[in-house]
Amino acid sequence: RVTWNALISSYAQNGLLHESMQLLRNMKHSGCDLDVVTYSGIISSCSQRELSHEAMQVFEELLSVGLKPDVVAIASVLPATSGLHCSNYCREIHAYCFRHWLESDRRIQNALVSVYSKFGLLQRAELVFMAILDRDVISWSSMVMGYTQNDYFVEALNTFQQMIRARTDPNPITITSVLSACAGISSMRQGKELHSWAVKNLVDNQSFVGSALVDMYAKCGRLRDARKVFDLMQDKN
RNA sequence: UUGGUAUACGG
Repeated sequence: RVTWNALISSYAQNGLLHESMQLLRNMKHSGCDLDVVTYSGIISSCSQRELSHEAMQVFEELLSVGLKPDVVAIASVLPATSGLHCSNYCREIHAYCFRHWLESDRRIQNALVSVYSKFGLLQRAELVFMAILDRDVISWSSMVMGYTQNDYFVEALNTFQQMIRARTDPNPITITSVLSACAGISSMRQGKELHSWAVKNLVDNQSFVGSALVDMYAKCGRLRDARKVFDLMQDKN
């Protein structure tokens, strides 16, 4: 079974989804019992490729054969609920987590913060976020991103400050969200600080950081600075 | 040698 699972996952991870589905059928025919790991691997691959529909289908199949979804299956299917705009399904899963004592797993909490934010259910995102005991960079980034996505730019910047005070190091993804917030309220001062951070941490020429910087300067009305960043960008896409 | 959460800008 482990061999089957390894094979199926690696096919799925390399984008050979149909092949991995075929393997799944072969596995069933060979009389091998599928376990939750088999399903979780496929769900996670579908989700990462934004194949929400497929992710959801495999999740439903997992349930229909009477297996208990684990942390990985749940954390992976949550993004698919947002891709399919099924906020009710998301809340059902959240309720399931409470019934099965999974609601305090940080990986699930992080996914919930992000997914509730995408649904615009910011209060729910905040509740989940506040309940996280040991917030990691992803917890903080998800909350900052949630505020930014919903145009709560000041809250995004405040949360970022809290993150720094909590001595959690931001990563380039955090920075792009905060830059979006700066762009949203045309806050050059904080934007420039973030630019310095990016230069110091050698991520200023990563294309998605560069794009966020260009956007920030442009929305602050600093077209010349935007142009300067643009010209220095290494791999423009 | 099996699965793990957040991903910028524009359209």
